[in-house]
Amino acid sequence: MRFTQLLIPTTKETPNDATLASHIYLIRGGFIQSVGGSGLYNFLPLGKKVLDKVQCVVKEELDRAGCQEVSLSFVTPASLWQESGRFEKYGKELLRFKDRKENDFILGPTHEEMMVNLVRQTVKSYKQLPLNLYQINLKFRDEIRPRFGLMRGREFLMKDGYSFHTSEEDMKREFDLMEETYKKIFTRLGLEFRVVEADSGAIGGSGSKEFMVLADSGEDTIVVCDKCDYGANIEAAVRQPKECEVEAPEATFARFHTPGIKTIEALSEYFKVDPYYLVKTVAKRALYDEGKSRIVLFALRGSDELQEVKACNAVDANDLVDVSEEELAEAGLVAGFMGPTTLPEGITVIYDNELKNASSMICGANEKDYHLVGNSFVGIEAHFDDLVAVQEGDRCACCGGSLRYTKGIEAGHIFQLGTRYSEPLGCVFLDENGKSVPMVMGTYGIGVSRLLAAIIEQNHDENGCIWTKESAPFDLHILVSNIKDEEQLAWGEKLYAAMKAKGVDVLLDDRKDRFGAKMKDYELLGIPHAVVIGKNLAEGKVEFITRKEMHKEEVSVEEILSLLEERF
RNA sequence: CGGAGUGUAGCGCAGUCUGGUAGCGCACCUGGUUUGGGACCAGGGGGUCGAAGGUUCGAGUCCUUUCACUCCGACCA
Repeated sequence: MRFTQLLIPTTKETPNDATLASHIYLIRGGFIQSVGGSGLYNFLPLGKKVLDKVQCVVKEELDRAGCQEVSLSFVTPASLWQESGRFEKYGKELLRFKDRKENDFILGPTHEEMMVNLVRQTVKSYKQLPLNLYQINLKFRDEIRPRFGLMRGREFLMKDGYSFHTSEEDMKREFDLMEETYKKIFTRLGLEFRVVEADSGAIGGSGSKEFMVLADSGEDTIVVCDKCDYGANIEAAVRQPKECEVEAPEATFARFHTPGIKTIEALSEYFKVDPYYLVKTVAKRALYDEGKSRIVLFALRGSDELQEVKACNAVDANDLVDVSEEELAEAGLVAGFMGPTTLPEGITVIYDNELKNASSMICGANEKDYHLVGNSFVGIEAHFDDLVAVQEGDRCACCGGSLRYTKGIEAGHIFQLGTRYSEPLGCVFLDENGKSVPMVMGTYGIGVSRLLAAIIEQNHDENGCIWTKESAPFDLHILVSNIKDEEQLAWGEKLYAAMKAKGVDVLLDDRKDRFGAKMKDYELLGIPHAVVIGKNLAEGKVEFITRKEMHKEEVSVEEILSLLEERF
């Protein structure tokens, strides 16, 4: 393509709401255009080309792994979501609306229901299984706070795949195959990534893994081990039980006056004990279907932090929200002096697993200005669960190595679903014995538009994008320095025609602008290689540039064609 | 949902306190000069000043209402 014929509205100025490199360069390079600044974006020709390239890699690898592509309706009747129970449960991110006949509809944020519906209508026998169907289609999630450009938009392009099996084992086989397939996809796209254990979230189901593109700007915190290849999202990370070098304080059970001592820090100071021997009691309101809710207390060691997603799972709630002091008072609780023993009527408490063998613990007395010392939880009958957020320096549960945090962008997520959807939605098949059995499912997602942002987050410099080989909008960028110099132009045209004839996707910058402007745009657009035809043509030389290192190589005009032929 | 802020040309902003002809930079169009690191000169086009209502002879500016967007937070009792 010729630059003069392409719509590439590059700008010098940075949009004022953009802070992330990917956001800035995708806008400045004219890849995408913000729509009303509300997490919606138009893809301009260059952005669309990149999107297609990424999509193509995804499609090729999936097809190679035996998946079949379909395309599901974006607008979904609410009745399907009511059947699965998610119409209520999904929360405000689900955009609900009515058509002219007052029927309820939603814009699909994910398509389990729709795909299950498709399969239950067409698959009846074990002979038709297994099946892995996918689509690359729009999704809409009405995010609380869309930001960071394509990283967290409300409308986005996603590849979502669903597999259907006759047994758990077969589903696990497919799950492993998808893990391998995803690794191939991310590797081909030139990304540095890590596969980590994850929480299953609103999708439900058991085992799940996330594909994290490593980047400091990532929104997810992932826990990795220094020694082994353990990696997990902070929401799902586990560790060896923590130990404390300091001896437990000797104490028999007693009630202590602790006026105004409200925080773990103050308490630790007051009793001169390590926070390890204090009980942190966190109150949350757990929200359930049909507007039901209840106050729940979570008890953990004072040296630990509550991991909210784990806590939410422990009480099987849709969400956890904070509780105001007034609400606490109504429930008979006092902020700053709460504890898991001596509870008022109707309050449930969940203990962290690491309190199972704890004794000599200090906790709130549920009475203003009083704490209890010498508490023991050994052998008590109670609801124990994993509630703690793994911290840096904790011990790896697999090998004992030291755990540390790193940041990642969630680019892919695969789930073992089981019969979470097939059962309520009646997605069944007849087995060899003619018995009706629910299909076992897996589901697999890749954030395709987010991948564009992830690629740039990992591959950019202070001047712009650096696309990887398989994601680049063009293979080669030919820059004619001075279009009015007939010889330069003639060589540019000649190279352009020759490369096009070879099937290389090449961009010819034939604009009337000066050299500097064109060079800046080249760096901004970030096509992997460029040929500059300029001043040195008088000595029979042109320049071959590699974008990544901005490495410039002088080549004689006679040799440039053969050099390019080698490269492409 | 809580806090803060912003809505004026495609983008970035000034003008609002103290009411009186709608401005600047970038981008765009025309002509000319320039061509190795985002050029220069001259001319030009483009605005229901977020929306609705009110005060006034007169509102971008003052008052009321409303909508949208951005940023920070939504976590340890």
